[in-house]
Amino acid sequence: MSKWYPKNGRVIFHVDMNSFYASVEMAFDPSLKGKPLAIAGNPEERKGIVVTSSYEARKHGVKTTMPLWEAKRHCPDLIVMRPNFDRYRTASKEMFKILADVTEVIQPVSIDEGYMDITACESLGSPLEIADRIQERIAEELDLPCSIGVAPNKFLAKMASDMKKPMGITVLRKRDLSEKLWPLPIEDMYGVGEKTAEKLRSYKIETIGDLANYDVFKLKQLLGINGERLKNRANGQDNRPVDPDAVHEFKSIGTSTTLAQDTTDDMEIRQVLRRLANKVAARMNGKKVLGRNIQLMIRYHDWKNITRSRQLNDYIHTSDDIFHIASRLFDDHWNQEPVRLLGITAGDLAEQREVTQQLDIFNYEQYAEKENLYKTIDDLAERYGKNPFRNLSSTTDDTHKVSTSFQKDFLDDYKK
DNA sequence: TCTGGGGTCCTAGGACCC
DNA sequence: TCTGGGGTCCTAGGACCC
Repeated sequence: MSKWYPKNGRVIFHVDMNSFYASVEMAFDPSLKGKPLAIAGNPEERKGIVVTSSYEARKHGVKTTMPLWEAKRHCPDLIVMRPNFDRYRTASKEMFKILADVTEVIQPVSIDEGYMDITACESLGSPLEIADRIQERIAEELDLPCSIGVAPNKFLAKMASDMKKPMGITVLRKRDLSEKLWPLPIEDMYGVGEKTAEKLRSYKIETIGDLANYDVFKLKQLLGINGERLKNRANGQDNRPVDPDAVHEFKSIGTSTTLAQDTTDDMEIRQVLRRLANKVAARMNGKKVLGRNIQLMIRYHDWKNITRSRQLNDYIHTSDDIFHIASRLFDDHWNQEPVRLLGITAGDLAEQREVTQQLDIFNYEQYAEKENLYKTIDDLAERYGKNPFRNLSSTTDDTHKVSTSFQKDFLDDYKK
């Protein structure tokens, strides 16, 4: 077995579960094995699209996001199941536990895939031996198939895991690029979707190799900063680290729902918004975060989407607050046309305990008075050499917020 | 019988400040 | 009189991924 631990390079895995939801259902009920299976929503509620399908179904032309009626036309024997998300989450946790036996440097990117940095795992064997063991354990202990890409960075590992499915292990080194990566059509590249592929083709860029060798200035003109990045990736350059913390750093929490029928009924819309607000609030509380931005999304009958958002002075988290702001946004921006989908997303998130500390500072002046500390903003400015409140907005009760950068120093002092 | 739901990142314009 | 240039924040939309 070939040893491959470059002196000054990394060894990155991308582990990708194969048709995950369908495979979990097959592990749960082995009588489904070898049959064409699709996981899909309820067609009665206009949610009947294929989320995942087994390889047997794919052979008949069933594809992800295909409407169910079309999938059944391709594959009349198709077995259709509703998603059991709890089941998938459980399986996912077990899978990541197996990865965690190899290294702590794991970055989950979704329920069914993740990156690992095994550069420091030399004592555990060669990369191929490690990949083999992971794949074997996931297959034996969870009865689930996966593919693993082995490469010097995340982009190449991701492309590699896609090359052999199901149950593949693919090594993609820098020296393999011209043979293994460059011949692929441009739309197969991670980060190139329909629109970008269209633009690139208009420049006669048909393969990843064409992109790798194209003039960088022209690419930047065409695609902005992304043009340069894509070219670098096509040349096998990607220095993004595997970041185990990324998964905890949520930027937004949102939920949306397609209505069973388009509607203009105010009562119904209000009820839906209430439900969405409840769900967002529950998930925020579960993650112990507050939000300072609320965004409403409306999809109209003709699939035209609008988003309207409001940035707030204070962090919120209750269902009532979220509902009122979303409701207000709806009133201000709805064009009276039939609505197909509604969504609410909370953004500009912060952890509860950090904001609680910030709230303490609201009372700073009272506190300072009692303890006979620096009593005014000017006193603070003198002490810190600048006005610490310069970025602050005043709130309704005329107290003040302290900017985040300043917060830590100040709190340390405050606690003394 | 059209076309889900969860996210991230980027762009671009306008307001506002210095 | 008639005008710059940088920086940040906010808002809206779009591309992309699973």
